Amino acid sequence: MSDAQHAAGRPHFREVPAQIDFPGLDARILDFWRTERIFEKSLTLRRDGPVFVFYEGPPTANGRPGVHHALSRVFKDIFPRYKTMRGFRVPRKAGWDCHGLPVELEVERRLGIDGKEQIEEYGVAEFNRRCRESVFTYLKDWDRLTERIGFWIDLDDAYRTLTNDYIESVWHLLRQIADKGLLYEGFKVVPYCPRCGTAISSHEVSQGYKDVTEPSIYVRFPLSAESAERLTGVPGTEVALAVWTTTPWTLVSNVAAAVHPEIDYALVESRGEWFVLAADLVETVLGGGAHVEKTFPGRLLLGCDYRAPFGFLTPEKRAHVVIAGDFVTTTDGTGIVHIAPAFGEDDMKVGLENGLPVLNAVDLQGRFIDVVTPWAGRFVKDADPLITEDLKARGLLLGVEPYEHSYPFCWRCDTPLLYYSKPTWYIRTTAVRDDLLAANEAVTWYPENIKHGRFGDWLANNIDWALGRDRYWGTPLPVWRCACGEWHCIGSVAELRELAETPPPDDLELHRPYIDEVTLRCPSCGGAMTRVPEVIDAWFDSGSMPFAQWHYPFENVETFRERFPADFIAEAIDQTRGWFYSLLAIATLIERRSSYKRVLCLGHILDADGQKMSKSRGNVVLPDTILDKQGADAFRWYLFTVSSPWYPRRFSEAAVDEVVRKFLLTLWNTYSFFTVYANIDRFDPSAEKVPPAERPLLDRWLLGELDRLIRVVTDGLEDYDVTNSGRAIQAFVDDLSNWYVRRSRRRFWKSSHDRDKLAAYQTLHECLVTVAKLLAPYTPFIAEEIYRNLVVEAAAGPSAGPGDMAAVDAAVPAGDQISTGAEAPAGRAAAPPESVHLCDWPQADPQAIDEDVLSSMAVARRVVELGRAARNAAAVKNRQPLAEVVVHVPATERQALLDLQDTVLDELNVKRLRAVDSEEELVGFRLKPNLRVLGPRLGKAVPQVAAALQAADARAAVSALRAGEHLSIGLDDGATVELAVDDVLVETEPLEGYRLEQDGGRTVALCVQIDDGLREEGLVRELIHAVQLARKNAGLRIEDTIDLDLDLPADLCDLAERHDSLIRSETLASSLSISGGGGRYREQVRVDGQDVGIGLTATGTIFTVTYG
RNA sequence: GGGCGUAUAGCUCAGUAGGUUAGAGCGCUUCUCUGAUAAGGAAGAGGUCCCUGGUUCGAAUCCAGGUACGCCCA
Repeated sequence: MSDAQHAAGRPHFREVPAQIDFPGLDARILDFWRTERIFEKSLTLRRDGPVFVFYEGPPTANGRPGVHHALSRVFKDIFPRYKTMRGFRVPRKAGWDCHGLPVELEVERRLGIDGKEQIEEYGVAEFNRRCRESVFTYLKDWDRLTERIGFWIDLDDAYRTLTNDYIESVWHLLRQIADKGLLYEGFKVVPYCPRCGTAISSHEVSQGYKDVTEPSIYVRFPLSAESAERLTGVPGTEVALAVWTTTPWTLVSNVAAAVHPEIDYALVESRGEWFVLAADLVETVLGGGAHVEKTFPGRLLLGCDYRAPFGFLTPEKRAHVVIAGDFVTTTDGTGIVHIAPAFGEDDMKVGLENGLPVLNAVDLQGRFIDVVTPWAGRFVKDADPLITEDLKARGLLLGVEPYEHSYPFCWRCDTPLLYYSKPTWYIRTTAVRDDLLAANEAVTWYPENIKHGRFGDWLANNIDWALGRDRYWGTPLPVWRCACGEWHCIGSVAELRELAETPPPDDLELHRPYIDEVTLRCPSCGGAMTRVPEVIDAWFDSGSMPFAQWHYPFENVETFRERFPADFIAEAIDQTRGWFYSLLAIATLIERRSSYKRVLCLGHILDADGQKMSKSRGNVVLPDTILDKQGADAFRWYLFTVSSPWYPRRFSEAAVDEVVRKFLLTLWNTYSFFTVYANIDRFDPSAEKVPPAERPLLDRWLLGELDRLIRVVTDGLEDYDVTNSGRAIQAFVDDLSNWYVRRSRRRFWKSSHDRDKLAAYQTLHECLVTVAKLLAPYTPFIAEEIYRNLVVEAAAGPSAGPGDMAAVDAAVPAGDQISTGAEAPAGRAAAPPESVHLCDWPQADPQAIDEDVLSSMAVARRVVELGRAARNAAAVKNRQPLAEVVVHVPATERQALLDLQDTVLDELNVKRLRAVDSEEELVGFRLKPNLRVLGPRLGKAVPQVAAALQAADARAAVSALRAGEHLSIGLDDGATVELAVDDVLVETEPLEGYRLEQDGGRTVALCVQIDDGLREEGLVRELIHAVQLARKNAGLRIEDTIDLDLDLPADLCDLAERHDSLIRSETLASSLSISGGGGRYREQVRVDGQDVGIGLTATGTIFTVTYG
């Protein structure tokens, strides 16, 4: 280093500080990507490559993006980036989900209106106009997050589910479904929000369940005299069915009572009254005093009739009878279930089966109709207490009991939902259930268990898709109906124009209310057809995106064909029955196969306490908090590596901090180290390569590890595993920094410029560049920084005259990798790709992996670890050299140990390594049974054997066993057990005079005796260390030279003189005096308990040529 | 209420044909190293492997039942 002649030339690298501001780095890289249009170039570069299809599941931009959105966006990003580097063309079209109830509710909130009546009053046209605006309220936030997190997707060409083109494609899909006879209007009981005035889809209902405690009531249904007599055999006895319900308001619409035909029921007398109820529930309902007269199976009750609890509605058919219902249980209630077909799915089913009438006393706003005079116009839930009072007054109330259950509320407006019989449009997905299951078979799920678990079960139990929504802001259901009963599903705008009675305007807006004004001529009766009022479930919109994003089939037929199905999609787990289902269902209905081949299901993000993040809890972490502080790479790396993507993650800033310190800073510092030293030495990356085979073992080890890493990461990403592959990169970087660089420091620092030093620079450079490429999909920012500085800028910079290391400057092939991308056959003439994201993915070269070297290093590192433990246990400072370390390793590792003994000696600061054949030279023994072997063989006799082994003469037994002899052990039952060497585990104890550590068949004994010579060496090192600290404190640069003046106690003076040259070369001191008092910078320290004065004056640097 | 998933150190997570002393990182304590590092090294404290029962010579691991949390469905 002090050789000034070697300092010629210019540095090749931009020197990077050890301190790094990651958000600042992000900004610079984003700017570079933007101005150089790197994303676009990554697409054009691969224009001839095979296509890898990614679908963006469209978010709604009417809310701010949160951490969970950042999560899915980085997982959506990493695989397309990886595939691009593998040579694929990966078009990435963004998308926005624009319709749906949440949008309407937000607008209602802003307008301060509430409910459908007020919307109509306000005007549907204006209301929908506001919805259209509202959808993109936070578009800028979304765009910003998307860019900031490094998610490369084409936002300028995003599909939007609200455009006429998109709607027309959706119509076309519905028309095909209708043509197959799978679109129908059905009458089913659906969860219904009386405030929003719409049926709620099952996806939506599930978001609103809450545990509530409500009064449940027990009611008397008095049997008719004939029925009572049939049961009791005694005329004139009054008997009542005991009926239980949690929804008293439905009693007004009661038509029947259901019993389970096989369950036992009891005729009971309690306090002078007679009841019928399930035998098992008598005591629960009536208490201990009840007298059971007799029991009988429920089927004997069938056909009994009773007096209706209310008479406001008159059934047009026979009603108020006991019917059979398989769904009846005795879990709670009375075992007799009140049936109101208008308000329950089971109720409707048994009602139809038994030919019962449907009574409905409730209007669409959830209020009692006029004939229910006492409570007309009142919201049914609010009427419950009044109804209870009324029943009580009429002697029909048996009891009231609070009941805790989960009840659905409207997920946005929080109104309790009613189950309500309503006509709605359905897609008969049950007709294609087998196709759905078959399509799912072809999908690869991550994690796998979703496929036949949650998702597969859902498909197997598929129910028809309730498509209609009685709302305003959505894709209008393209069904027109005539008074004559004829209906028709329109499949295109052209068809609409063709069938319209009066031609609609050219710029017809396909949303309500404009579309509603279009009337068609009925093909069957010639009358006017008007559109049904419903809009469709927004899930149908988003599930249509494979088709509708291209306005298929009206345009882009080829593009659609090329980009269907998707190779990969990723969303959070809650989409299993949302987007994952709607995509699959629509594609199956239309194409009979899935629209995605692979799907990654992400887990949710929870707060630091494992609680769901929600506004109401106030525990939401905004992505900006992390991005502004720790940067995008830290955020991404955390999400990728903390745990499997499908597990829920507890998220906190502190957790991200750990990632920064542990990984990013380690990488950064290694990179920074490289630039500093490579520039000092004017390392030229284009210099002729030292062939790997000729590099030192340490280099070959690292290159082998690098190749192994390439293999692991590639295999991992091919299997959509970012977690383990990411962790492998982290482990490599840790090795790179804390073993390779640390072990190589001397090589970088030494003054001579030989092939060893060149090899070290080349090895480190190659590894950093390759790691940058491997990291590019994970942490695209830091990867870009490292790559650009070490490759692009280094190549572009003035590659000054013959650098000392550039012995040969002819073009040298950089490698034999076949390039599918921008990397021209290397050589000085061909410029490298300007961005790491335009590079080809590194190829593993299995030839480069020398397993022997890798395992040798593993042995050496293990021995070093044991030696360090021994040294620490002995409390001998590392700076104090020791004479000897004695090592025993298995014979197979012996050569490895000897090959790397210099490394071991240097790490442990020991003079001599002695390898011994047998650990017996170092230890005493203890014996234990090898349970893995003896357990199956001896069973219960194992404890006896263990005891016998403990009592045996261990040393003798070990030599006998190792000589191949057997050990005989007598058992209590007189049998004898023969033990061979593999049947016994041998533990060891330390020997005197040495500090001993051992593990897994390896033993390291460190001699801790220190003679005068060793002591003196230790003192010199202490002294040098003190001077180095002083240099640092004085603010000198590594390459600065000094005059050194020491003020030493007498015994250290001799020492300093004897080791003058060592001290000077280590501290870059041109001169060393022991006068004391000299030096521009002065410091007092203590060495070995004595006062030492250090004075130093900077004299220059090891360079003679300065550069700017 | 049903289905799926999760439960291991204070925290974040590993842990497979069931095996002896259950690991790593972070945090904590002590010591140590260092002219790249916000680092590194060693030791220590810290565990009811959610609970109960079962299978087994032996269970974090397999089985059954429960509990808690999350998601999905009701």
